[in-house]
Amino acid sequence: MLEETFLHRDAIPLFVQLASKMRRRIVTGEWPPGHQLPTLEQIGEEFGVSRVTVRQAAERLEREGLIWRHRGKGTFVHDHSTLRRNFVVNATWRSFIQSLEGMDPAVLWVSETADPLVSSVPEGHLAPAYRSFRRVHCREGTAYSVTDIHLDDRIYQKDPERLLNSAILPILDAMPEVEIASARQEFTIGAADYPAARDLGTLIGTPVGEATNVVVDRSDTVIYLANIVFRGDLLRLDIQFTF
Amino acid sequence: MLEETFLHRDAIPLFVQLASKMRRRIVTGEWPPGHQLPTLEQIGEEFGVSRVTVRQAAERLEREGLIWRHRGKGTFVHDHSTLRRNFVVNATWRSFIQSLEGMDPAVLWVSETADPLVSSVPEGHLAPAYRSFRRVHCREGTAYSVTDIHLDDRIYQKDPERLLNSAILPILDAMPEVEIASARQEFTIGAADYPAARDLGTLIGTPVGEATNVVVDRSDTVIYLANIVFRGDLLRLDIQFTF
DNA sequence: CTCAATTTGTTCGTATGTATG
DNA sequence: ACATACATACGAACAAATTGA
Repeated sequence: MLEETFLHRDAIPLFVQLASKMRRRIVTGEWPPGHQLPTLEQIGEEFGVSRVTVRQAAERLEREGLIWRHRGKGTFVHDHSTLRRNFVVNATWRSFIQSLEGMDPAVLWVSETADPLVSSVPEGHLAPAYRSFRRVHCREGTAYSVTDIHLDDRIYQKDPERLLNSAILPILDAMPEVEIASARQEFTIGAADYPAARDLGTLIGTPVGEATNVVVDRSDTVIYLANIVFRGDLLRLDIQFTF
Repeated sequence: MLEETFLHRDAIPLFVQLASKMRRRIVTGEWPPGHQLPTLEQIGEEFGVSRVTVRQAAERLEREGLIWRHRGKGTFVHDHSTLRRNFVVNATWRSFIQSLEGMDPAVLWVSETADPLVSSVPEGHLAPAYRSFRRVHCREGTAYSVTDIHLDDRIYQKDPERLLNSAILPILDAMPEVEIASARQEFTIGAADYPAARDLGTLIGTPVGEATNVVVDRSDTVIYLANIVFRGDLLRLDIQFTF
């Protein structure tokens, strides 16, 4: 469950899938601008593909203008950071909580240990320990998103049963001892890898939305961190402009 | 420019590209639930591929649960597409206008005639004629979105030069005689087809955001309608929750 | 009921593309 | 760069299910 194969032969060529994984590392900043990528051999070993396949993926990313390669030097992330476009929009916490009401989460796995699987967060500081689990959210029987959740273990212990099997944010919202200071959702666009496609009942390479959800309490602690993958074909974002 | 080939052999199998086109027609409601699709031959002729290739695309969409097929009867859109999830968020018109300031649009083509290329809109009624054009929006030399714009021709005639070569909405916003009643942007997720990939300098099948932008004036006329394709790797949506 | 037309499913041969060692 | 195995795409022919005359 933790060491999964993310690539799988199904219609989408392996090197295209690999390019998606590498693209995601670049756009999320895991491989920041100017960063030197691991060697082709190392990348190939990590994803279980041959060196030629990695080379094809790199060629693709170079054609997209995300990286540049040079014989004998290596492969580097292009300095594209200035041109990324950030849209900022607002939603009321209340309406967001309400939209989660109809949810029907199914737990796929729970980390046995309460180790903090989270490494870094852009804002706030980490809780001493997190409880981590992956769930699929359904609506009328159809999987619609898969979520990797990291919940402050002190909060998890308050009501493990309910927190594991219901939408979490409405529960947090209702807990009098939890005081939410800020919450945001960062949304990017991607393609389904093998585990996501499997859990969502869709196919590799189909469009997905990828969101990171961060909730910070009044003591500046990250109490909830979630990485969500949405089925692109079941999602519509309606931005209403106010005057 | 109007009869373009949307599929092109480049890494992503043709039947996967075709499935994307068909998926989009289903999720946008162009092919509504229960609707019978054209025959495999007709679809193949429209997109310039063989019947076997269309069949493979249909097989893919059936595996995704979007359609069902039956010998001798035909292919139909599955009914359960009603469970699409709509997120509604807000953004101020002012901040949206401001975010368009740094834009540097380049015109790719303009429709010679002022025919209304728009067929249907969900709200408001159509203007007597539209001026249509396709533009690429750049930032520091890199294409980041391509837009098909349909602008009320009466407005276009007021200042053709400027409206063709600058961001339109700030101009509309500043026109005293134009009174905007409502504006919204509908955002979905997809994969780049051949024309989009070509104009955006990316590759077929890379993730893109697809938006429809509708502006209605006080007389309930759709004065501006735009279909936008964003490069997924250059786009981030930041949803801030307010309490 | 039979027949023909329609529509999808299956198979074959060939050429090209993908993935590995 | 090469050899091998498998997938993609095409055209064409044929099989099977459905509909309506």
